[in-house]
Amino acid sequence: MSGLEDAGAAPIEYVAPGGPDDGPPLTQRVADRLRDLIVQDQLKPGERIRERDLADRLAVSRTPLREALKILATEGMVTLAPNRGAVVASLTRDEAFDLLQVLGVLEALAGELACARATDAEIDEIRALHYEMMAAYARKDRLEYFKVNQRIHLAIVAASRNAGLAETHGRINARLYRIRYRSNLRNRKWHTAIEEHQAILEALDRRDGALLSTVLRDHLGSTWAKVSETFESGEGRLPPNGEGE
Amino acid sequence: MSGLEDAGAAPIEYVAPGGPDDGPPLTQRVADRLRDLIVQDQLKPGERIRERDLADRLAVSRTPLREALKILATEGMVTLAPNRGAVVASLTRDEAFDLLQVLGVLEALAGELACARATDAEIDEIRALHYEMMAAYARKDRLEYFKVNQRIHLAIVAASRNAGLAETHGRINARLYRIRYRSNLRNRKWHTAIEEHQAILEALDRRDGALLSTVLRDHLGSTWAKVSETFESGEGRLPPNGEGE
DNA sequence: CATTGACATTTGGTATACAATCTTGCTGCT
DNA sequence: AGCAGCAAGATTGTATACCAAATGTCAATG
Repeated sequence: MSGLEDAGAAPIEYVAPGGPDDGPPLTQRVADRLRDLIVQDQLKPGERIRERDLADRLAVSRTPLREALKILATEGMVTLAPNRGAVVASLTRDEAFDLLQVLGVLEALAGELACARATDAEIDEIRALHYEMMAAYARKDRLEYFKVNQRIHLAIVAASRNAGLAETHGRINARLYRIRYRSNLRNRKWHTAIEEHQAILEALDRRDGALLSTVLRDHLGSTWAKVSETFESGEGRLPPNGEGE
Repeated sequence: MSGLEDAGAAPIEYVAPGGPDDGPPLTQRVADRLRDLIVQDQLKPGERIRERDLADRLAVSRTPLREALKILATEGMVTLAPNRGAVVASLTRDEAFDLLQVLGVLEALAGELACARATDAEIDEIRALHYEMMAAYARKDRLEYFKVNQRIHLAIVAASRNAGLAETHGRINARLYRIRYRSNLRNRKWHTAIEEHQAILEALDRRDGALLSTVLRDHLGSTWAKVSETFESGEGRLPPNGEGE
């Protein structure tokens, strides 16, 4: 869930400079790496992926790369066109809206459960994150704000203690990550998000599940308003060619 | 989304007896076939999958099979243990409960959207399915009942016109399919499900989104009651060995 | 009876081959 | 000049062979 801030830092580089064997299987590491590259916008929506190229750049053979691509395709991060390989997935305005709605009910459920099952320590930590976020807001540090914001929502989902929910939420969140990031950089209604987050913290504090549930869902609703602007302004629509911008 | 009724019909047989090239890529067909085998309980939870064996039985090489397994693992249908290959996923009682909760909110959203966006024709079709289901109930034909029941829920999700929602719902539904099927065969509170379905149809008929939403979510709640029984009776717990029963 | 260690299996990954298909660019025609 | 059609080259899909590392087995051993 790393940010986009270091986009362009390294060209692409290989997956694991390390030794011959370690940690998780190579396929998994390749998939993780690619997911990052996509989320960080180093692989741009619409961009075609040539297997041998990428395999070389990642310093792995075609086999694990192809397996990784199947995984990403299942996650919706890339699209597979038979005999024409993989393309980085791009979201239309409608698809983004649909996914945000789904994310909304998932977070609503997470909030409800979190109120019932979170430990006090977890709530304290979320409160801490909340203040960190306020600090970033005060400094107008949009990047930091965005990252802490993500961590808060993730923490709520984690506190729901529902692994299946967390997994599903994570999937959809990843698909939306990029456009939310971009929208975050330019949206003008920043303060409304702050107010909503205040409400989120309060509801959680009171362990008012029903309230937190609706607050979270509405929150994602206004997220849509912001993301939507981004689409209005012509971003995210993929040029016939495919190069992001 | 085929049923379990023909379990045991064919041993496993190959994927596509057909010609040299057709339709979708082999990997995809293999994944579909395996998903069916798992959902139909021909590959039982806990059962270990040996690549070469399965590849031979499906008459494909290891390559597409391995790719298919990555896909199924991403979908949660199998579990990948590094260096020990794939195992058909089995759900604990808690995992099933968690997933049912997620499915609940997804269907709730689907219901809400469906009330707003379904065409009259779609609602008519759902009503028709409802009566088909009643017919199966009258005949005490549990298999037919189950299948039509699934079709109804699927139709509601489809009527929501939210592709991302449909996809997510389908994934989770597939993971729960097997245990729901089993629970359906033996549950004793059949009539409550019927009453709930009556309510579902009414809410949809009135296009009362809020109502349909809560009815659907509660419906999945009582589904849990039934599925839960199955777990009580010792089913679904995987013996240390792994062979289902 | 627990440990150890050699041996067989199996998976993870690479390399290679080849057919089918897609792309691209050229040729020749109008 | 513009375009149809075709041929060469590139890319994907699938099959194989092979090897190293990890796991499982099982008998000999202390």
